[in-house]
Amino acid sequence: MRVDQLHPWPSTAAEAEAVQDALRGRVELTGPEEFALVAGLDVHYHGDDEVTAAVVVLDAATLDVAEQAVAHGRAAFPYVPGLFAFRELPALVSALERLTVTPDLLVCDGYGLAHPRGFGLACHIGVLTGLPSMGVGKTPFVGESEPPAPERGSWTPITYGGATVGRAVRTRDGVRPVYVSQGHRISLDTATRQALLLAPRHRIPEPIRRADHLARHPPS
DNA sequence: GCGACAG
DNA sequence: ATCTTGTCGC
Repeated sequence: MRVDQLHPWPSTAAEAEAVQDALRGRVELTGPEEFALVAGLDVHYHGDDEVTAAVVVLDAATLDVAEQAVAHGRAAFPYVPGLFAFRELPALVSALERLTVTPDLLVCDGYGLAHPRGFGLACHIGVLTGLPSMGVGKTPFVGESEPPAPERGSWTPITYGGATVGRAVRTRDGVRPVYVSQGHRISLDTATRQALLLAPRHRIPEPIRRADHLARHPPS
């Protein structure tokens, strides 16, 4: 698939925050409810600043792999909480550009709306591609949430500044929840439903698990 | 002031 | 993210 021009790349934290503030208004919080091709994205770090980005596209109906791609590069920004997306975005976009199919949903490792400025990685990549996107985080980062009931499928809201920005979702009985938030062109109900549909067996949704594996063990 | 802080 | 063994459970 093709991804349009990123934007002037920030060299300081202030510039990066300005990019987030400029793009935040483009996020749409409603969209399709079902997706035929779902892509998981993840990045693996080696050495100092070397990264391998992986994208794995699954057939949503069977969870079989439809296509996958990797791209090697360098972390494009220092790690600063809240500016995490700037580290991984260029490598992820390179990997997406190597796909011959266009996914219907991007599932990111990290947050979307649940972010100090309401514009985490999932929102950012959704706006750049124009595709529906959502974030699945493994640890609570922003906002407050009560633990959901222990049964798979239960969830509680994540609130930040009085607003609901995501949900803590239990994808496995008795296992700590994942933290789901909207990226772009998706409702919170749909994102929650997708997180559960895509994680029938493990805590982490299958597209992200596959992408994590591919980034750690790229071919040749 | 210090630690914590998506990955 | 990464540095790191064994162990319990499905």
